[in-house]
Amino acid sequence: MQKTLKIKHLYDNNVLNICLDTLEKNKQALIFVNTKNSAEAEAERISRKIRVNEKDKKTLEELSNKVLNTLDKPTKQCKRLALCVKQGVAFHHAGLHSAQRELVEENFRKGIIKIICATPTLAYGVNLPAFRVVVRDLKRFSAPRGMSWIPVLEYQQLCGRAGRPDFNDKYGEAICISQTDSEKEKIIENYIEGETEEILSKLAVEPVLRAYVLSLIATEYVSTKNDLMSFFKKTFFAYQFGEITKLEKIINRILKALKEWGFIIINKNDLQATLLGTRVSQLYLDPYTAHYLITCLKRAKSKIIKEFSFLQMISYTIELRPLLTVRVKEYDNIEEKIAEFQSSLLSFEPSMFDMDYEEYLKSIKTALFFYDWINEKDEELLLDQYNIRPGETRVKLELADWLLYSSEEICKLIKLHGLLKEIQKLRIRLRYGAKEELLPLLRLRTIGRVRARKMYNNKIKNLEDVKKSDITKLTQLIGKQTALSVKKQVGQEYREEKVKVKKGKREGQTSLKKFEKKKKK
DNA sequence: GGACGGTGAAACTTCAGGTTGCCTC
DNA sequence: GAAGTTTCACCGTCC
Repeated sequence: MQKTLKIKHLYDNNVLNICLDTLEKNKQALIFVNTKNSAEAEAERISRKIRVNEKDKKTLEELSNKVLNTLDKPTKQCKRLALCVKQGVAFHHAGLHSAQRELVEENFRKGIIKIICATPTLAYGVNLPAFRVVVRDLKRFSAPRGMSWIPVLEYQQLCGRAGRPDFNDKYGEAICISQTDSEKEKIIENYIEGETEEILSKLAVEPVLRAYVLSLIATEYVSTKNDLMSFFKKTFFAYQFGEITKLEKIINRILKALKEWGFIIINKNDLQATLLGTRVSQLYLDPYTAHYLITCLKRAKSKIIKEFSFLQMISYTIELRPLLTVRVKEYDNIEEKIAEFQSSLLSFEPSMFDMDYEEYLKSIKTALFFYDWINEKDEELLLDQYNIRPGETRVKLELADWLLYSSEEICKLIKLHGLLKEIQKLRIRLRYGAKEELLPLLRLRTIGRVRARKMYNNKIKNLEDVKKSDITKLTQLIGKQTALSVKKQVGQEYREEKVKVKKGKREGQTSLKKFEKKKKK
């Protein structure tokens, strides 16, 4: 149902006007925008114009401090979010640290945070309704075509967040922002009165189809080519695809590749997965990626293996895309790095004129990011140098771990046991973001990169040192409970009451004041 | 005269999200 | 294609 609302035109920014109107009504709003940067910038703009009422001030200030200090050292992003939260506004996207994301969601539900500017994450992952939903951007950048309209289905998903029945909202309001009159007409026609588009089968993407074919064979769900074809004929994909002969051609091409890569054996009409093929399928790897990893790992013999070898190897897979982008300024630096690591790189360098060269440079940069992470560079530096936010770091690290685990499993099957130790070490270092020297300490429960580093710098470098160390000193470094637990793990039990706690200086938390100066009027 | 800060226009960058594996306790 | 960020010249203020 369309409706006319009267909203005071206080500023040139309509989103801001709507927000102020919403607050006047004592309600909450979600603003959907198309990029992470926009979410942050819009939240900042709104927060500058909001007056917080006295009774919320203290709560918001406390919350703001919590947000600021979720990481060891606040990044630019933390500071930005903290400043917004102080005014009851927040931004929300996948780059946020999970703890901060939870804080934002929880406090919006409680009604403490009034406005959230978000990317579509919020509409999909979590159930966080609001009285008003403002869809600021209905266009989004997509690779080859530039800006294009988002699907109607997505628009409905966004607007579906409007209205909180549990808060006795009898209705919700969803508002789209248009720049021009013609855009307004288009929005009404396409989205408000338009129909949702057809749902497309995901099988249509070749890597998915490839993985699917292998898994059907590996699980012995099909054992002949005829089985395979009759299976696909029954799928939604085939129904959409229409022509069966064309589909058959694609599947034949996939079978041929799988055979060449040693993942299946084709005997006349019979299909059977090899041991390697079965494992690849279990690991959920795209067979193409698996083949690429095998080729790289086999080359390892003739190379000088370093951490960077494996990091670059996994960075050049489809699974890790999108990779970090290389700026014009960085070209020289990245090419220097290629030269520096030349004798260690496991993947083939494409020619400079190859379409893939750009992607190759990106893989080097992504590998450098991982490399900095395992050398204990903090989130702030990663954000500055690689433009990668804490939340995104986590996603990339998880993917990297999965690919390295898969490489490990492949090494076992193709008898490259010599590489296992290096990969396993690397996985631990990636998980913690720590240098090799901390590995012995990281084996202890409740010890991560921060505590391990503290201990190491105080000459407690391995389990033997932990045994020898004085419990009082250890307590001062990592706290009483942790110290006791660590001692217990190396076989020394202490009675809790016997441990003295010296009152040392607690490391101060960062305050917002310093950053507030920067805040514009 | 120089350090500093604010301002605004031009130049330059960048562009949503997230599922899979297996546990060492 | 467009929003956001960075950069840089310019100007005023203060010491």
